[in-house]
Order: sequence, then C-alpha cells, then structure tokens
Amino acid sequence: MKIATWNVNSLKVRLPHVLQWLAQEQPDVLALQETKTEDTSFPATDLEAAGYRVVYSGQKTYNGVAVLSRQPAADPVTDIPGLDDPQRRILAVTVDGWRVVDLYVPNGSEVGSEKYGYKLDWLGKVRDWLHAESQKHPRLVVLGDFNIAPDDRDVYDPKAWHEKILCSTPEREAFRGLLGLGLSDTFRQFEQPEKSYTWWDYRMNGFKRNLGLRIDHILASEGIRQDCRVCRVDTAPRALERPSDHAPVVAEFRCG
DNA sequence: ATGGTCGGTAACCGA
Repeated sequence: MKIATWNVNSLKVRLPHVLQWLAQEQPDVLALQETKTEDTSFPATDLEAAGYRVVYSGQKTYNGVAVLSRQPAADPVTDIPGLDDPQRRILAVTVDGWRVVDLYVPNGSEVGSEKYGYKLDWLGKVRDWLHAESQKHPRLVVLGDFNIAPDDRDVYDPKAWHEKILCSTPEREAFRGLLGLGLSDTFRQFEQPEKSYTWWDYRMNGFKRNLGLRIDHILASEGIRQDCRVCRVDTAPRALERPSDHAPVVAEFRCG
C-alpha cells in the first residue's frame, strides 16, 4: 500500500502536475488538500481517466480536501461529529480495509489570533474524533497538511521561528497529542536527510535556498506502523514551473 | 531595508 499526501494549492491550477505525478508514482492512495474547488467543478473525469476513484469535499475559494484511490473508497466522513464547521478540512474514507483520514489543519495566521484559537480548538476536536476512529480501525493512516512543524529540526531557522505560527509550543503539544493516540510519525521511523522539508514559501526563492518547514505528515496507527517500509518527501514537483508551495510526502506499507 | 509571491477573485484575503 503506497499512500501519499499533497497540498496542491488549487487543484485546477495543479491538475497537470497531479496527473503527471500519479502516472510516475502510481500511489494506491493520494490525499489532497487546498483543492480550492467546489464539488460541482471537481475534475473527476480527468482523474478517473488516470485510473483513480475520487472522493472530495470542497468549497469556493478556500480549503477543500480530496482522496484519490485505485480501489473504491467506502464510508466517507466529511465532518467531525460535534463540530459544526463550514470549512472543508477533513475527509475520511476506507480503501481496501485501510482507514485513511485526510486533514487540512487550519494555518492559524498568528499566535494569539482568532484563527490561532480556532486552530487549537479544531485540533482538540480532531484528536477526540481520531481516538474514536483508532478504536474502530486497526489500520488507520492520518495524513495531510498539519500546519505544524513538530520539532526544531523540521524548521530551517528555528531561532527565527521560535514560538511563531506553525512552531509554537501549544501547536507542537497538539501534534504530540495526536501521537499520544498511538499514531507514529512515519517520516521519523527512518533515517532521513538533514534539512528535510515539505513546504517552502513562494517568496525569497525559498525553495532554491531550502528555506522550508516540515508541516505535511503521514501518521500510522500501532497496528500498521511496523509495516511501514519507507516514508519520504518528493521534492521534484516543487521544482516544476508554477508549482504548489508544498511537496508530496509518500509512505509505503507492506500489505498482509 | 520588516519587503518579497502565489491563488482566487475582483479590492483585497489567506497562506
């Protein structure tokens, strides 16, 4: 089972990159964030022609998540029970007995802002929901744009980002809270190159200078963490013309 | 030097 996550920052603009990447990598599952596409204009036909089933939860202008899968996706959930939120940020589906939870965690804007409060509240409610999901599904993968750099080694300049958004202690505690559900940060199960990141600001030639943060993650439940064979960032799409500001992250699991 | 670049959408907001 090869499963990946990619914040595409507009699926309409990035569709050629996504189709190219699917053809090259042939993942079993690809979770997308920031599709910025209403469901009525989701490019289902193009993706199905590429051999993928599509499930999506979008809205106008902002947010939007989708899961592409080679096998059919069952039991979709688009809302956290008990959280009445118009923002389309979560999508859970079951593929081949694997529960896949696609998250687009709020950015939070600035520490202490209203959006920051929403982010922390949202993360708390997601944690409660994922606790219930983990009881129901022994094979659980939680992946997406978490908008949290878990550790200083996930930040190109930890001093400059000290207690800044994406790096603040409450955000990192919320991330550790998810790990406390028995979820493993699959990227850190393996030796990795130093200065591995998944997002680089469009400004200041951030990618060329590798001024990045690792904020996109693939978490695996206790039942499958030992089956994870590799987790890596694919920086190649970030170097293309007109790229997303995020790179895909891929994890491969031994099956059965 | 406190900027800078994208995407969506139509003057700015969000990231």
